[in-house]
Amino acid sequence: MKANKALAGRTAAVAAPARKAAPRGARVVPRRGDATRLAILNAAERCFGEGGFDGVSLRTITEAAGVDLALANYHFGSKENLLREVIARRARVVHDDRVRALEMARQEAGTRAPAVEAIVTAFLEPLLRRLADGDRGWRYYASLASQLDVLPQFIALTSDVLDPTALHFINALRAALPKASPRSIYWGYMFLIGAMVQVMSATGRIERLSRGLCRSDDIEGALRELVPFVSAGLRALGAERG
Amino acid sequence: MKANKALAGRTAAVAAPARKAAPRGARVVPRRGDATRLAILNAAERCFGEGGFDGVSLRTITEAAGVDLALANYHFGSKENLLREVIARRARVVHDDRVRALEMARQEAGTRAPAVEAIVTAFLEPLLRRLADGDRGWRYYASLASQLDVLPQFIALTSDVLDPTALHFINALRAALPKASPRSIYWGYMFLIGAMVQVMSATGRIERLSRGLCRSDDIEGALRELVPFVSAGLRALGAERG
DNA sequence: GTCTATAGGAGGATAGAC
DNA sequence: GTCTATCCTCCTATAGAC
Repeated sequence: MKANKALAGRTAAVAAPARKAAPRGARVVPRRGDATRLAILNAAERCFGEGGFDGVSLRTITEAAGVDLALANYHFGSKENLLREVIARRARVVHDDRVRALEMARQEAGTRAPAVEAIVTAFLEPLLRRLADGDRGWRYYASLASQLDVLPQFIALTSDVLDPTALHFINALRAALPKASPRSIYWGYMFLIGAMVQVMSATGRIERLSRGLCRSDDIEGALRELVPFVSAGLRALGAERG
Repeated sequence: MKANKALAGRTAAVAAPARKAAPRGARVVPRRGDATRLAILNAAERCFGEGGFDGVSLRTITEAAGVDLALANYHFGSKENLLREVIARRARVVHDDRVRALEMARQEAGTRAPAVEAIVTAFLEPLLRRLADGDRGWRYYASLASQLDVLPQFIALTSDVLDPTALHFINALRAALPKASPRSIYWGYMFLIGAMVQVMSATGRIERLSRGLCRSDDIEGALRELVPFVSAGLRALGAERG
């Protein structure tokens, strides 16, 4: 990103318009060029995740995808918009899973609000389990999302996609922690994100600190610590005042 | 950062050697060029913090510093080494303060190990209070440090400076939480960092989510939530097993 | 949709005069 | 120590042939 000119709120023009929703009853038939589009998307995800948005060039990405440089701009319009689509593709999936998981927790809780642990688990598992089980793309996406989370210029770019999930879970936490002030809940949600990001970024720092005892890629192990940590932290916010 | 070539573990060659320690009894007298050096350091801190390492050019930095482009390489040898010195300058101060604060907590605790809250406070306050009170440089530094924390390539660059503090506090936590497994403590430390980074990065996300109820720059308010959150989280790690 | 070719500029780093 | 001038690489984006 050269300065921050390119990152205003407006949507970048896209040379190749996104696929329209299929007409009712019609089969979605792959067009010529879809494979290229997908290859660029996957390569971008990986390169951005490993090198950061500004640290990676479209040349590097298209080479990794095995396609011509010009095709990146043809299919995505701009580097910034490519980033946007990389994020949106995965974020949609995670959002839907999280909302579904929370819905299930609500049904299990019956008339009461679901417990904090259930809410926290519904938030964390959909992404973190995919990190453990899924294709490597999820790991690159998680690393990329971690980077965007702490860069001021990119918040506007990701918030359209991430804020609805956030507000959904903040509401659930509010119901589960009636004694906590709204202020506390908002901060608590941020801390939840922060702790999760440490697992998502998988920088290898914990290997270094623990001399190999803990491993960045041991998502199950991290999750076993993360859920109790965050749940107890949130409960403490509801306990101190009120 | 073009790919990751430049970021191997070796120390970059420096055209202008760092100031030697003053001989015993000698006064440190400012040389010509020290003002330039400092101006570059301050401008780099600000630019890196706002735009990220790869998002900002040496031209932007030297223009912000009001000095000639060539002086950046003269004084710091390379862009990467400039980053290194930006980080080291502040990290030294924070490390010393944290160790001192922990030492004080130990004295207050007498023969027992200091409580978790005291350890957490000794870790968080030295940096976060400076964010609230100090010159703006601390805010830029905090934002920069947040970015480096989640970028795999930069871990090697910062770990020399940050790992000693980490291990120091991990030991203290281990003494305060004898029932927690070492594994849990390492992860707990990561979560502590993650929650803190959310405050340090100050992206404005919490303003957006809370519609202005919480503010990124309200460090005191954040600290009031952060210490109980993290302390309760850490205690939970020590409680569940054993 | 895909390619070649290139515009048009910004990037880090340095040689050499002062 | 500071400045001018420049090297050479790399960048994003696009025009136009196929």
